[in-house]
Amino acid sequence: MLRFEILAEQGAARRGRIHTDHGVLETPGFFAVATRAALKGLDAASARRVGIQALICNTYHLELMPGTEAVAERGGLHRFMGWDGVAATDSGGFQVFSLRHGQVADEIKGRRRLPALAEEPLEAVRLDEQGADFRSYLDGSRRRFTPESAVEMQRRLAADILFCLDECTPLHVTREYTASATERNLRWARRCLDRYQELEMASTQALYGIVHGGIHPELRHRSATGMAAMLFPGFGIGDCLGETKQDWYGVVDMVVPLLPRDRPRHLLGVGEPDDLIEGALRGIDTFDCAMPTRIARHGHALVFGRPRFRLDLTTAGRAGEDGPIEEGCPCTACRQVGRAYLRHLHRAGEMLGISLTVEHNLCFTARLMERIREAISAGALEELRREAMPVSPA
RNA sequence: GGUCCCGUGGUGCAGCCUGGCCCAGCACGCGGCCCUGUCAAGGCCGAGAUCGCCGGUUCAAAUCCGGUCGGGACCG
Repeated sequence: MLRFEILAEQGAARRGRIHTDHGVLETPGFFAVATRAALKGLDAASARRVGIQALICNTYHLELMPGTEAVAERGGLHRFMGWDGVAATDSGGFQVFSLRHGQVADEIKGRRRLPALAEEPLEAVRLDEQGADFRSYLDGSRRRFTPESAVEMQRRLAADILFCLDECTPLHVTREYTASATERNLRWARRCLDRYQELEMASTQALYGIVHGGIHPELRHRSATGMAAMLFPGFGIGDCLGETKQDWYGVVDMVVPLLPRDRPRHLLGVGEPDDLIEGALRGIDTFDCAMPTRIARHGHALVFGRPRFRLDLTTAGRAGEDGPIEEGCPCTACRQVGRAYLRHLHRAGEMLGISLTVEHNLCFTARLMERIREAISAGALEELRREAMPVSPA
């Protein structure tokens, strides 16, 4: 059973706690991404040790492998993967629409435009009112997700928090397309909620509705009020958030006031350090983001004082500089080894380099969340924002 | 003394027999950029070689011929 309490507020920002059957997530809080029931490159206990309180896994990926039934037979995600903290499952909506051909994820993020998408944005996924047909990226087999089946799958996974199946619209589609998707997502949310209630899942799991509407204020308004009218224990803000940070600031600024104050708000897929602060300032309670773990695998450590908060470990230390990634960081790497060693590990392709860097980036993110929470209690979130301002490339 | 292999960017190789599609390809390395509900321990871009050297044949040679230098194998 999810219970949300607010401990302190500063403007739109609030500090609180999400209580679940598997412990507490302090908010503003961060879900580390464990798509296939694994933090890539790091064991869950190590993540916990550096302050990670919650993981988010992916229904789409787990349904394809090993199957949500298989996870259920092992007692659900927590027991299956040996995680005793808070766990969430994303519905897989994002994957259904991003894993077809090419890099539609880029398109949803506005990173590039696929001309072929302009008229028929999602042709490789057969989408109808009932649900979505797609091909497994693993074996090409045909699969079908419906709002109801997505809830059932997530019931089997048995995470503390689950999300409604939704369609994510790319940035460069017509307003009309996004409008009709927004309406359909509202209908799908209703169906998810109905199934969730029929199955009497509320005592153990919390279903979040996801606000859509792309970058269109009227559609966001429509979606937010529509979602808020349904009895979801929490809400996500998803869909295409635009091309720039200013775009999503605007979306969040207008959506948050429309959502019930007493329920948690989760901003899907956002998580650069400055984003976490900006989101918290705007009343976001939880975040999830693959970036910290992903860039770690590619040799980048999160730090303050570097452009985009990234230190390229494959080059850092080349000029003889050594020392920990970040002075005072309690992660294993910062306590035990220097940049020169990490540089060597990444260049040599040693997986230890990945593990240590993933741990550091999660530690960095968890510590930043802690600073955000303390700042809210102290009414000093604006100061933290100034302090942690991004550095422009020299 | 004789026979035979090899010599191509930083490294390892491909191309050579059947000359032109090679101002030379691949891998790794190197440099830069990228990664925000993870098909991502990944992706994109770039720098870098007058093909050991000299000469010849030819419209045209990394590719054929002669010589030469260097490395290696084997036979005596």
